[in-house]
This record gives sequence, C-alpha cells and structure tokens, in this order.
Amino acid sequence: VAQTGALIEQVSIDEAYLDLSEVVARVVAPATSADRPPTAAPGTGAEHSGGTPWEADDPLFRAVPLARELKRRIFAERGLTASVGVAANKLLAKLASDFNKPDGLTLIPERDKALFLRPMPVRVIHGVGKVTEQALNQVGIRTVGDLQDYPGEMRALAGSFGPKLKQFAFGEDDRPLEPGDEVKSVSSEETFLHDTDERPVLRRCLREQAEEIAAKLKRRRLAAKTLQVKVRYRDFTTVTRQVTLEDPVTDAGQIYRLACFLLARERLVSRPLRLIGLGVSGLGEIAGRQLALL
DNA sequence: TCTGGGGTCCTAGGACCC
DNA sequence: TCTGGGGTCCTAGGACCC
Repeated sequence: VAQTGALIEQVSIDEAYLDLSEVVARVVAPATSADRPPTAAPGTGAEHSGGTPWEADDPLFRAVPLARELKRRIFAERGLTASVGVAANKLLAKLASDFNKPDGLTLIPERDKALFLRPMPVRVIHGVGKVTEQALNQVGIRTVGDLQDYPGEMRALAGSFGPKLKQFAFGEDDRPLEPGDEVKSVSSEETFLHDTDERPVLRRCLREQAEEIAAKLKRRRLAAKTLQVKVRYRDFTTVTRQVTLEDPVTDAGQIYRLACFLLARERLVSRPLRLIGLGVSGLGEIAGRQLALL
C-alpha cells in the first residue's frame, strides 16, 4: 500500500491511517457489488435510500479491494490478522476498524453514518474517556444518538472539545492526516516492586533513564529545552517538577544531574517512592551553530 | 483491577513584556 | 500607583490514547 503513494499517518506501533483518495481515483473499475463488505449499520438495511446519493460512497467501495490486499499482505508477511475500517474520515475509519475486531473489514458509507452512530455508547468516540463519559451521563447523554439530539451547549459539558464532539456525533470529522513523525517529548519511568527511598536505588534508576532518553535524543539529533522529573508515592499521588534550560541538553550526564538537582531542590524524596520518572520536552534540532540572521 | 509505560493535548495561574 | 490590555512563556496537573 505504501507503494501506491497513499498518505500515511502512523498512530502507534500497530495502527495507522491511510488516505487512499488519490489512489482510489486512479482505480479504473468500481468494485462490483460482490466485492462489497457488509456495511456496519446495524439494523439499517435499505430502508433509508434517500439523502446522500449512492455515488458519494463509490470511492469508499473502490478502496475495499485495497483493504483486502493489505490484510492479505500483513498475514502473508507477519502471520498476523488485522482489522481495517474504510470510511470518509479518521473518526469513522477508526470506529469501523474497531467494529469487527480480530480480523475485520468494515465500511461505513457516508449516507449511513449518522444512523450507524446513534445506538453506540458515547464512549466509542475518540476523545471521550471516563471523565467526559461521566459528565455526559450526568445530563442523560448515554448514546451518540443522545448526543446528536442534545439541544444544550456542548462547551459546558466538554470544554473546548464540545463543538468537535457534536460534529463527531454526526460522523463529521475534518481532521487532516498528519504524516509527520516529529517527536515532542521523550520520557522514561519505572514503578518499583516495593516503594523505596534508598538513594543508591533511585540514582541507579535515574541514571538508566537518563541514558535511555539521551540515546533517543541522539538518534534523532535533538536537544531538549525542558526537563521534568516525576514521582509517585504510596497513596498514588503523583507529582511532577520541571525546569526550562537556557541551553538545551543532550547528554545523559547533564540530564541525570539536572534530575537529581530538581528532586533535591523540591525535596521530593521525603517519603518512599512507588515510581520515579524522567522526561524531556521542548525538543529542537541540535544546534550545530547559530546561523546569522540574514 | 490497589492501579504499567510512552506519548499528545488542554487548562489555569503566574511572571513578564510592551 | 487600588490598577488596562494584549501577548508570550513557564509550570503543574489531568484527560485521553495506544
């Protein structure tokens, strides 16, 4: 699929969005109806043929053979099944891929999307976690359909995510694919088997974490402006402290020393720790030399 | 579920600047 | 200086995702 020239956004180690719109435009023959996968809308058959004309979904159907081929290749080369969702945007594609999990191929047609979403719990929407779910439940919103019908101000329920959430509820999503692979932060943390405040143990741990982080920075030729330490206590309270540096750091020694300095200054190891961690952000290309402004 | 690890993005307050 | 407005950067915490 990569060879087709599709735009790819890698989300994680085993998940990615592919924009096949260019590719599909070049595909000659539309898929035959025999090639179509089952569409996902549960209990919604042909009864709503009005609205969006069927032609709008044509590009989606054309992508299906590509999705099949992708699954076949993954299995042939890795022995792994994969789930693929075909839809007109990221939100729906993700939902579709989740729909038939172990080895699925699901298409959500444009003309069915709002209806397809209605019976689903709000939690299926990307960006709605435990807290937002609670907030929505509080006002009686349980399904995406409830969300669609809710007349109130979404901002009050979900903050700045509110307006977007409303759009999502109708299956509308205009987020572009982001093919870049820039890293914004690098971190390392460890939870101990037994809580500890023994300095040698903590130091060894920090040392390793600093080295891990430095190695990653080095690989990407990055330097970090901000360094953060994190500790967690027995009661699970978690505290972070950070410093922003004048001169970005790159090497393990610097990172380690700064971490020790922060921990000491803030007296964070006054009780045994369950977790200790280290992270850097404010990443930028390593300064080879400062170029003259011209 | 006595709660891992590596990330991204948002929020809110404060310092500081013009 | 009993007190504006707009902006940036920094800090700490938290929601969410895989």
